[in-house]
Amino acid sequence: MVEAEDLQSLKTIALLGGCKGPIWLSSQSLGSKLGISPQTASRRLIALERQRFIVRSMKPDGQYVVVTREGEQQLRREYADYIRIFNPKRKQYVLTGTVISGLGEGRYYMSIPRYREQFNKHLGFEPFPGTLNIRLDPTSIPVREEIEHIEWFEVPGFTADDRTFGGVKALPCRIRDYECAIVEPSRTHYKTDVIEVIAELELRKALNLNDNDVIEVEISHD
Amino acid sequence: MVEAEDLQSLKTIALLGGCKGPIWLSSQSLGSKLGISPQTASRRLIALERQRFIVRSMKPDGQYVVVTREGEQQLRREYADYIRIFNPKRKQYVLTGTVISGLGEGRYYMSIPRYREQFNKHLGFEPFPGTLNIRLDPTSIPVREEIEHIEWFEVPGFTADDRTFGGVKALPCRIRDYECAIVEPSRTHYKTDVIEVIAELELRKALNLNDNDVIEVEISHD
DNA sequence: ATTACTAAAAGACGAGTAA
DNA sequence: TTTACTCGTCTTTTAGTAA
Repeated sequence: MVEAEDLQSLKTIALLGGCKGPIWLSSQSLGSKLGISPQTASRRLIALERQRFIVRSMKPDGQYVVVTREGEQQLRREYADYIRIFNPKRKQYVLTGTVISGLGEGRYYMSIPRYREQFNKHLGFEPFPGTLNIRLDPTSIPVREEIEHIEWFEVPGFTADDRTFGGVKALPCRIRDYECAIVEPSRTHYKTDVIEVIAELELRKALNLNDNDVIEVEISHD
Repeated sequence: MVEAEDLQSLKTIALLGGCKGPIWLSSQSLGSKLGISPQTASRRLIALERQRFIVRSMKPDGQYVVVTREGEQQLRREYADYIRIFNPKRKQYVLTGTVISGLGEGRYYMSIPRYREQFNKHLGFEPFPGTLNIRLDPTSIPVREEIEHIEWFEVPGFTADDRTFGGVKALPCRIRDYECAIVEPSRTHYKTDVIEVIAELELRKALNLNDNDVIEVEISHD
């Protein structure tokens, strides 16, 4: 959980344009905006930098500050909360695409028992050790980007047998009548038009799917 | 300026549905959501109540909490900030209405030098000691409510000559080619369909306006 | 189970200072 | 002017307790 004061500082930087590019900012200017002393403002900036929410480059007469992707994500989470408060219409997202073959990273994760246990805890079903890969239609790409910012379940990474396993996140969804979840690595969010879906059963068999079949994935989120 | 922690607590309550109606909430449940002790959560609730952002009704096994209009306004301000961050399209609001006569409260404020000085500082012009009153078209009422939540300049109240003068807020705007500002009292926001506009000159003369003339007020806000 | 007080511990704040 | 340290103070937090 990110500190409330840090979020406040981060938001202030973003309002100054810190998400779009580096902005000049002194401790004093930030401090006066926030009603705190330059010392405290300096401490806040250091804290934000430690959490990798901002990157700074010091100059003799101040510093240039830019919000990182991680910082922006944090702000977007907050933004999503406010949207939930004021736009309580239960929003329904639909992704469309075609079934494809191919080993995604998700399949690998699902082969590891520890991840399956964790997903069981969050999703309410122990997933089948494999994923259904779907290549999204171009029209679904913006939708995918949008759902990137709503609330995913997070399965933290861990170390075992001298190997590190990265964090994975999952978003509950539905394909026809089956409860499923979209899974992807937490960290590296390289843009791709492929999603990987898990379910209790092997979806390919349960839904009698073949490559190139058109399919709809529904996500409901309030 | 509202405390960052208080805002965080208020947001959490709102997410639980506290804007829509009373919700059951114990100090412990709020505390665990926020990662703080029940004691601190209790203090936060007391603080929010003192600031009139929530109203509570105590029950033996917890309390019912609801967010007040004032609290919701606070949250909306925050929401507006995030919209500014992520939807940087420079938004243009237009209010339409007709010129009317009549002493508004704004006119009274503009007769007091101290307010004029303060406005000068914020707006960049010393306003004419009078206001142009405009009765908004019904279609502009929702727009007016929307701009209520964006950033106004605040001129704090003060006491002089054994008399208290309330706070006033102002929103820069434009009428034709004149830089102006909408003014209204900070506190009491009774809904009304009349706005009062100040400018450096007497707008009525400068624009050659008469009662019932139709007029447009533009507000640009990014 | 609650709320909310008191008091001790922890942490944050800003003045002063050096670079 | 900056940043960012130390240090004394003050605030906030939590544990303990009563109602």
